[in-house]
Amino acid sequence: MASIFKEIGTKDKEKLLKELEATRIFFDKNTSLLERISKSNLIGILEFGSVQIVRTDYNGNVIIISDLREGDIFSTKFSLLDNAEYDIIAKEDSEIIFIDYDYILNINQKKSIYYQKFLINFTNIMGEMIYYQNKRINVLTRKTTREKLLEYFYNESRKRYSKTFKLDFNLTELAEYLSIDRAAMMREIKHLKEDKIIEISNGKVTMLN
Amino acid sequence: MASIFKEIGTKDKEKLLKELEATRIFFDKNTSLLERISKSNLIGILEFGSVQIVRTDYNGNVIIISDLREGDIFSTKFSLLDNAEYDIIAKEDSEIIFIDYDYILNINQKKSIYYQKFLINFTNIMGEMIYYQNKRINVLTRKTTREKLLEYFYNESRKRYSKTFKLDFNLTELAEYLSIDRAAMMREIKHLKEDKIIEISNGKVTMLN
DNA sequence: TCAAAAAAGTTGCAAATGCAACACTAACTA
DNA sequence: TAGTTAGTGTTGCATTTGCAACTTTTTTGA
Repeated sequence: MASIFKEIGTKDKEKLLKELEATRIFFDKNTSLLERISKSNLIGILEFGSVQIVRTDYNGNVIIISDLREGDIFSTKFSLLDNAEYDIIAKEDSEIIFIDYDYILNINQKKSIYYQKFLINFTNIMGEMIYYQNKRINVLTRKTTREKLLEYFYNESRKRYSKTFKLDFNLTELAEYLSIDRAAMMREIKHLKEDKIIEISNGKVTMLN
Repeated sequence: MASIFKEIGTKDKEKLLKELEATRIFFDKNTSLLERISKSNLIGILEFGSVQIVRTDYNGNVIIISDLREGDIFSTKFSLLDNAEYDIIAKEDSEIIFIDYDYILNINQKKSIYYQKFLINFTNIMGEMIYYQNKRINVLTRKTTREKLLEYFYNESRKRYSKTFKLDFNLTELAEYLSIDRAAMMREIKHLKEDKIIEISNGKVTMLN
């Protein structure tokens, strides 16, 4: 698991953030980030809390595009925020560090060791983002509700090295994340239970067999 | 449009590639790359030709995961190639430069200006990859065949600054890219024509109104 | 602590989708 | 250039899905 401040001490981290002219902003639970930040070219680093990039289309359908937790990063430039359907919502009280993307790559002036580490970490995290987006695409391109659910569950199970795991989402959000109708998803979950492929209750899933 | 060799001259490019111990491999049209490369941690840069990362599931369904053209890059590590359903296919005669990812980020030894430019270009391209994956997710999370088609067509139209454009795919591939049944897609395209929303023939699409 | 809101769970039904099986046309290649 | 393969276009039908409209349960916060 890559971290953007990996191998950078607390003091160096603060020095670095000053050099990069980073700003920290606190967001209350259930508020939109978009009213308070520029959409142009920022990198956001989630210090604590959780944040979702969501799309609400013309008929009120909500889709979770990204689900971000402590340590995750996102880019305003690459997240389609110019699309009016998109919004970023703090799901909990959250603090986010914002850095201008152009500052990050302005290598010439900054030669400190911690800056070089930061740059390596940053690139590694971008690689990880690409990896998780590929995982997401791998789920979304499954044709049926059942296949989407199973692919998602298998991924979670593998990620946590356990047949039993707690879902990151409630079931309403899970449907929004998998881009399927909630009622249809509930129906399919019932079938998966009946077929003894999974157990699920109180947000805890167990893969059987 | 970011390019990984942007602002790096031909001679510097060759010097750089030697420093990074890059290898060039030529692939014949319609052959798999996987038999001839390591899946572990390579970056591939498409010098010429075109390549697709495809997934074929247990019932023979083919999905195009990525469609790569000249100048595009991909990573073996982040492309789920450990998943047996995945393959990389050269769609045309192609030449690909492979660089070990770990060499790219090994900043300390390399201080040349063209190396620094390369690193900036590399990071910018990764950002662009995240952007295009978000676009793809934005299409795949549309619920209906019609919405997927229209979202895809609008994106293409905007990308080319024109209401009329040539498709990157043939129609069979388009269905594989959008992860929908080809017959259902043909039916919906017919409806879109009847409703005078698009015109389409010989791989050329025109957005009406 | 209790009223309101959010989430879970269910069902009927219409519409959309996938599948299979075609015919036809265009594009390759021996 | 003839034969084969790949791509386009179409249809009927069974299945899946989304939608709307509910009830019940759980969570939240005034």
